[in-house]
Amino acid sequence: MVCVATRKQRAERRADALSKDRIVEVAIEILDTEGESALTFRALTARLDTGAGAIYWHVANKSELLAAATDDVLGSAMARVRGDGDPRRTIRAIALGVFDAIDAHPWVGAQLSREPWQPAMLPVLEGIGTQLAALGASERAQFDSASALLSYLLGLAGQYAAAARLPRDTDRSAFLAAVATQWEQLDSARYPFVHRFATRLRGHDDREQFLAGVDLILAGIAG
Amino acid sequence: MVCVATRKQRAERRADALSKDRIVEVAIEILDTEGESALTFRALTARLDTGAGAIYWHVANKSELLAAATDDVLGSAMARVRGDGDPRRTIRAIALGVFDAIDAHPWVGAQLSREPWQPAMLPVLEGIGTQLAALGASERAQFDSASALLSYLLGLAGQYAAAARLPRDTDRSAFLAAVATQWEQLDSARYPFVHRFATRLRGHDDREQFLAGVDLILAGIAG
DNA sequence: ACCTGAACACCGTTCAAGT
DNA sequence: ACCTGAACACCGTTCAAGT
Repeated sequence: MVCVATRKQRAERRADALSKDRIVEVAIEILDTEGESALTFRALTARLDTGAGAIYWHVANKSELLAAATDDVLGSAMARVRGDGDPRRTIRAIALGVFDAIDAHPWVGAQLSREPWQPAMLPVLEGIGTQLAALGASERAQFDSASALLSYLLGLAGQYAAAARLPRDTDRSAFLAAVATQWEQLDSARYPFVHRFATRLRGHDDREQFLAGVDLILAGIAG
Repeated sequence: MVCVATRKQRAERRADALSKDRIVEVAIEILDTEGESALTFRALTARLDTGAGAIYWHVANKSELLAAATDDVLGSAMARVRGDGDPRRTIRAIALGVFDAIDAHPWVGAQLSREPWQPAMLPVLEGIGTQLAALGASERAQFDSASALLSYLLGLAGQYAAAARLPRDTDRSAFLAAVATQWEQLDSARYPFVHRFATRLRGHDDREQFLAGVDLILAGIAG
């Protein structure tokens, strides 16, 4: 404890200026280390050593803060994606970029599935669409395929976010194993497929599984 | 006002018994008429003329309540689906059943995207899987395709839920039009595809668009 | 066994007041 | 212009106490 004097009057103004970037940065830190539910304005003010009003001066509300954080993470993930001239491979690379970002930051998945039409998705959509056009797909097919791929990505996003909302010691594969166990106890006469699905769920590789879905959609595209 | 006498002592026990079914029923009413955000325990207690504890006697928590409500709506939607012997057509019918349920009750979309692995999804998964098997797809292809279709459905669910969370006077098509307008104002050199996408977004038919995505995935299935 | 309703432990957000 | 921090208007959930 450095400041000794009894502080009866209000604290003086902070020296290092606050900024939206700084706030977003700390928000990402909290989200990554302690999870979605730990990001509260109280946690932020404590970490930033300030008051709630100071944060609201830089950021309109929590939704904007989460959107900015998501834009940050997803934006830099998209910036890392390199096309290699092959449209299908590039689409896979974009999809994997989103996948890996969500895998590393499950709260991004929550935010995307809560607010799908946010700025962070623009580079993703643009990237996918450009490749679909390069593939020679018709305007209509470009629209349909881009929509389908987007929905697929968002669906996956939600699943990751859901797994991340569980108690912190259970990771995703442990969670899936628990789901599998539960499903295996269902009446197998009524749910034969779910039974088989559960068994496969146990051993599956998330990333591989995800790519298989992307390929399935890509395979359906004429052209 | 019927009861005139000054009520100083606590109200006597209610005559008509409470039950989980009754609670779920009222919850669905609130969700349908006033939206997701209107479902609070305070609203429920007011509508059921009881205390919070009474609800907790029948239902573990809000998450269970929402799961039960979702199970109800989706369950009866699935019960209405009739197969006609053609696997692909039946899968489309199942998917449309989910779509229509979400369209009519957007909060179902929110719940599904928040908790994808809930009981309500079992009949959906089982139905899809059964048809994929009938289609002669390999075990692996059944697993991949069912997963992809599920993720696609969940992605769509999230999008509907997001649109429903907006101020109540804006319906989904008005919302999409607003998104389109916003995207059309983007730098068209940087986002050429998003521009074209926005234009199509305006005139598109949700249901048709949804089916196009299902067909795209189905088309990719070998067999 | 079932219900009552006050109380608890949180939230996001606002705002008068300070520098 | 930027920040402080108490206060407001909510939540879901708990629990001692009633019938």
